[in-house]
Amino acid sequence: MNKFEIGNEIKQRRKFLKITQQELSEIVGVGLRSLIDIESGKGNPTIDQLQKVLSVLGLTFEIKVKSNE
Amino acid sequence: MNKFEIGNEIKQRRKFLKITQQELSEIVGVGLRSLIDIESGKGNPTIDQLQKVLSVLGLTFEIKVKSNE
DNA sequence: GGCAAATGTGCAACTTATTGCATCTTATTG
DNA sequence: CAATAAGATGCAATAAGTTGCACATTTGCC
Repeated sequence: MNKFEIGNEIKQRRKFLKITQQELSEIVGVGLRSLIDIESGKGNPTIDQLQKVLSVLGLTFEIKVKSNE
Repeated sequence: MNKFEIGNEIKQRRKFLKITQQELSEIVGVGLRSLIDIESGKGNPTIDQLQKVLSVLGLTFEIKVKSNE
């Protein structure tokens, strides 16, 4: 799962919850600019940033042993 | 899954592969200091940093909808 | 089409992560 | 116990992420 896929997951989830980037950025406490970069896969956020966004969206991430894709 | 748990997963996997932090840092191309911080949960690495480490260790991460824990 | 909201971009200031080095504390092994 | 390797910490310089602002582009709705 790369940064673009991560961004897409977040964008999909946000749209599912019917909130705008601006609203989400305010709720999460992350700058709008950063959120935009995260969703579009252009940024390289820290884990804290990512976790805050995922948490508010009701998402979480897990580490797994890579199986034959 | 928080930063400490992430660090532990990485440390466990590294030990399973029987390599030292220094060896892993050289293989991954990440500074030893950063790797130490990641494993101990003290750092706040970027996704790129984390991805590089996970990739070399044969690990991957997925985003999921949070279910009732 | 036209308007308004939402999303994306360039830039600069500010904050924070990354890295290497020296040093210290813990294992580990003979 | 002694010696060596592995792991951890403080610090300073460098590299990179974060943010807000102004402005451009796209999207959605009437």
